Amino acid sequence: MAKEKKVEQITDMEVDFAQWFTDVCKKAELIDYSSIKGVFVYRPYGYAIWENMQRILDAEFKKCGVQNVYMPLLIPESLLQKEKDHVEGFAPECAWVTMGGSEELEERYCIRPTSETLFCEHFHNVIRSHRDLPMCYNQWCSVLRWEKSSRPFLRHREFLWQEGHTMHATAQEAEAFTQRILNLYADFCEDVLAMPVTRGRKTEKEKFNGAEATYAIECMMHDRKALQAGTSHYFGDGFARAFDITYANKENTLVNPFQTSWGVSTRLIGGIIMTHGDNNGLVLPPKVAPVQIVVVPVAQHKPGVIEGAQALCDRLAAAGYRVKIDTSDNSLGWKCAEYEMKGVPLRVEMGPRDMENGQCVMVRRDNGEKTFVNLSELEQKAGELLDAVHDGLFAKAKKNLEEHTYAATSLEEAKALQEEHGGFIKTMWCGDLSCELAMKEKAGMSSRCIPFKQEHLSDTCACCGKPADKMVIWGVAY
RNA sequence: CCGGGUGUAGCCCAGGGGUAGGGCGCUUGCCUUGGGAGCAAGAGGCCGCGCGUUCGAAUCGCGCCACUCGGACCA
Repeated sequence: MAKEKKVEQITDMEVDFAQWFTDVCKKAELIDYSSIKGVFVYRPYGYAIWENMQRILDAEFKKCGVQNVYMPLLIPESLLQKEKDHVEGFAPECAWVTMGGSEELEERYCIRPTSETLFCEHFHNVIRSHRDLPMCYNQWCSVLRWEKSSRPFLRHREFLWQEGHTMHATAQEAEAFTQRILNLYADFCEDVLAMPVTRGRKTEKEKFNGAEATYAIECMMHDRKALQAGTSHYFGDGFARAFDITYANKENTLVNPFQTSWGVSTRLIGGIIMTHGDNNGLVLPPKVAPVQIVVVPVAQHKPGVIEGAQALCDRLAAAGYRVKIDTSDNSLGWKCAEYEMKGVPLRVEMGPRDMENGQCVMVRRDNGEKTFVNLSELEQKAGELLDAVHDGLFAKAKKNLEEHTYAATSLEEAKALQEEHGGFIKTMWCGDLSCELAMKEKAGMSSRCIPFKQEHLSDTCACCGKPADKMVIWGVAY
């Protein structure tokens, strides 16, 4: 079937990818701009995607023994300053509250850019015994970072996220928990969002301020730029020492616990858009789509059609699908284009001919494939096709990732590959910061991660030629 | 934060010191429905905000704000 352009309002991604992205965010009614730069309104359709992510992730966190809490919005400056690396990292983008009513405050309060310090203060107060550990908390909230440039979903000044903070008796347990969460994130991206990820460790330069180790999942967008989709940090006992968090172990000695923190944000929605979207608009992975199936009556003025379509809708809803029916006066073409633009994974058409034949037509959003479905197997086929859409999206994204990951043995080669193809360039690296800076300076790429799945590409660092045993993935990042 | 572009109806845009324009959308009615139909009537505006210049500013000047593209920064 010919794939002609149906929605003129959306710029083709080949013409201008950034404009395409903005068009999709606005036309699919995910987001609206507010009067403050970088601060966005999440519209119902966009927020519903986040709610679905929250529901699924929250259940997974709880399987790991995590409890939800809610911390204050404001951080006193003195509290923020207790961990030196941490404050250095965040101070440049903090927003401050300096007035209470008409009175100047004695101490200014930072609006949380992240809540490590608040959690640490609380952990200091409540952790007493080894019996209190592990203590695994999470909060769903928004944070504020005064970014200089902003884009919907990808970089907000205020954004929604979850931040998990856990305390453990041993370094091994904390380190294992850090990786467990990273894998949870990776599985979520792949199995729920149909976004293939690369798992790895961040370099010293790229790791979280105050962490001993930062692990991340990196995704490749349609324009072959990299998106950091989630991070999980191992803190050792650094914060515990800085905040004097201690507990009495079994030998009745006061010792510091070991800590983790981890988060994903509404940036994942940006990832979905740029991983699965096409020139007709958004394409949503079925497991988080606010509407999984839209029922469209065809020639709905003819007797019985609306009733027939409504019956389909009712059956699908009863089977547990998120389904909606559109009986508005808009033309069939309008409805098809509208739900394509909004990324609804499956469209079910019901018209007079279908009524006669005891069937309906199911159309996949990812590839436009139409299937005639006998009404006796409606629910089953809907499920199969939604699964097929998920698998189709994942396969397409995986292909993009694999086809645009290249190996290089020199900086020049890496630069040439990036300029010609974009994507991920993997090279060996000696571990020196100067080489990382050189790659940024000369090839415009930052290190994305040191993948867990290492390969031996050569014996020497692509930048300086010294012996190297680590493989790094480089890319242009959002 | 630096450089380029843009702000006029919900959206896209024309105009250019003297009564505010078009297309799409919206409302109402008729008609129509297997890929954004058609006809008719209607509603909708401090021309981004502020300060200047002027008899008079949407239009000229200055400042600010926002959006956008590129760069720097990005926990």
